[in-house]
Amino acid sequence: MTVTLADVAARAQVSPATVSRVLNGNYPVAASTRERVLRAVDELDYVLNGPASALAAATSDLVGILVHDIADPFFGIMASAIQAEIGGTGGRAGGERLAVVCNTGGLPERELTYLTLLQRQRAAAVVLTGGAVENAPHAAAVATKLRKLAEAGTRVVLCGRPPVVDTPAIALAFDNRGGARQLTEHLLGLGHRRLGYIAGPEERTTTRHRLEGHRAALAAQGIEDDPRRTVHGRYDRRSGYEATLELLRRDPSLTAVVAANDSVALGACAALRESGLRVPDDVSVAGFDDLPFSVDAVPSLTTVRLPLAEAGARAGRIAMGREEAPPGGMATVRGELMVRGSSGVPRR
Amino acid sequence: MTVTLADVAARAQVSPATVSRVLNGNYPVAASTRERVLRAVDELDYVLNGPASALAAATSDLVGILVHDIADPFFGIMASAIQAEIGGTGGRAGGERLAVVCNTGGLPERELTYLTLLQRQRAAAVVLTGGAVENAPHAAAVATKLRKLAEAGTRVVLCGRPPVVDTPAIALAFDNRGGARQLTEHLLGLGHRRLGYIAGPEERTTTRHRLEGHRAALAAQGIEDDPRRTVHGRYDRRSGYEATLELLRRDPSLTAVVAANDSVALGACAALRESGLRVPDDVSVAGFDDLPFSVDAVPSLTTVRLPLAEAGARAGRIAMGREEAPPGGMATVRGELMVRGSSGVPRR
DNA sequence: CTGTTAGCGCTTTCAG
DNA sequence: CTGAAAGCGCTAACAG
Repeated sequence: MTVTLADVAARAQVSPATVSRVLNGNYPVAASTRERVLRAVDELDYVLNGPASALAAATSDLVGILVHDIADPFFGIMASAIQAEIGGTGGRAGGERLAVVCNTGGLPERELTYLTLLQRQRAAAVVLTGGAVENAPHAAAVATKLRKLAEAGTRVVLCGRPPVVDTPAIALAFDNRGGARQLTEHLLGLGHRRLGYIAGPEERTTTRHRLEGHRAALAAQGIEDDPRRTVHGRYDRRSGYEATLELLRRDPSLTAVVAANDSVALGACAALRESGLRVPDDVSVAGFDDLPFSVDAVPSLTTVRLPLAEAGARAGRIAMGREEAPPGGMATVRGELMVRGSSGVPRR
Repeated sequence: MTVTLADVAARAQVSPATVSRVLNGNYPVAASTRERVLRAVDELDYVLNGPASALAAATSDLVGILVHDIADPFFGIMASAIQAEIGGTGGRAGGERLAVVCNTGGLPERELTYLTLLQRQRAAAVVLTGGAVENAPHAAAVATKLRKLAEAGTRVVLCGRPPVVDTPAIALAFDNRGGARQLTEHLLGLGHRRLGYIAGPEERTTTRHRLEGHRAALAAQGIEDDPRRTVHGRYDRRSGYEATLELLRRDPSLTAVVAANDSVALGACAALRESGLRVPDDVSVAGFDDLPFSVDAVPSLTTVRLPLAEAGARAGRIAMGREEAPPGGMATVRGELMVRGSSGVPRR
């Protein structure tokens, strides 16, 4: 019924082994033979059987990409960049490798489940994007899983995620702490002294690092860290909206709001506007990530640009073994402060 | 070296077949036996070999999702919804199915390549999202490919894409024409008579349908369709920015700009603003899709909301055979006009 | 409810 | 440079 490699071999009058060799192009084959085989493939409209091939070769053309939420451009941009690099030449059987995108929702169990599923598929590589959940048992479970994947020959790369100790995983970590610190320093430099901070979910490395950077900047100025000026939420607009209302309730004299990311910052802007406050005249707002829409906000958002596409591309190349891993198995990717319209000197 | 199903069988003192049965849960097995097997799986830390399983069963747990650009929330939202539906219960070997997201960049060749790759993987289903390229040879090639996939047992679903004739593909098409017409009617109702239109790339169904809807509304009002009022571009912000400048150059007296989608509309707003024109006081702007950021723009965008997540979820369910296909193998998904701040009565 | 028996379609030594 | 042969690890009849 379905055409197999043996059919192609018969038609081209060669052995199955030879067909396999021309298809994989990883072995010398006479040009004339190759041509004959290729013609047979064409005439028969043959399509290689991926699972069979993966079984025999003990590795597949699949690359797993774990993201918290693919609908969020933060992850979409990285996924897109990774995907662009893993395709193309190289790889077995005709080049292209397929990206398996897994939405974990940031949930530990789902992360582990997907990792197991990818292990089951004998994925050629796995790239984990975004911050990690900070929870000892889970972190240990992930580390164990990554180790097993690596043992089975799967390359493991972390993109925008801190290194995992005792693991062969290559890490490209974002300098969230440094970026956040710079951002808050910018606001302090403008003269702000009463700043609210909308943090991401607790128990997440990204959340913690950004918050630490913010506090470090405050501390350097000798500003006391009032816990009432920090609110935790999710990494979305809605959360920013609600958190801002709460911060305003706690202290109506705030002159700046620093958000966990750009989406949150947009929510903050909306809440301020609806509270009758102007941005930045009454209250300055700052985001993080510099997603594409941030420059279009009115006023445009002051934020920290993270080179998501570049980092993703690099992660993809490393995952494919097309770029050397950084020394020590880890590299820090810095952000860049983007000063724009949403931040200004405090009123009075 | 690696643990196989046979090892588990030996340890649990049952046959390999029995182990397979408890793992797939698709066959009656005595509770005590199942427990013994599960314990062995656990003790041995066994992970099923996906390729081997797919080879033997002649079907895999992979579901392909073709998108133009995963970094674009329009596709990210659909992909996310599809993915949420294909996971979970059902499926062979423990439930979860994996989403293989393929970025086609809207390029015909890549679309075909990915379809072949998915065919190679014996994907359980394939969902094609977004508009199709209108090009006879390519359309025919895609139709042929879809037919072959279906013959091989792969379920094919189109989400936000018009039906493909002579194909078993189930289609969930967006009513782009109707939505665009409503949108332009809204503007005409406000009194606008000189409207510019920024269309998407040529040779795309989405582009054509939206443009047709726009023109139908114009025609119904007896407004002549001046070709100089239409500019083609890409579906991104940059394109909207440039196209708006061009439209303004051609006719500085425009009172409204209708954009191919929200991103383009945002670019249009930026161009107008920089040209010293206020939105909507001087020029009204309208988008399409109602992506999450659109409500946050200032002014918020008048647009047509497409139920992307709902459509994606439905497509995912149909792809999994968990929801009946619509009668005739196709359904039209309507958009909803969202009148917001970016549209108003024309000046004077 | 469980075991036996064939493969699924390909890759890869090992010879030649 | 090419062929022969031995599996890769699992599933699915078919018996029992």
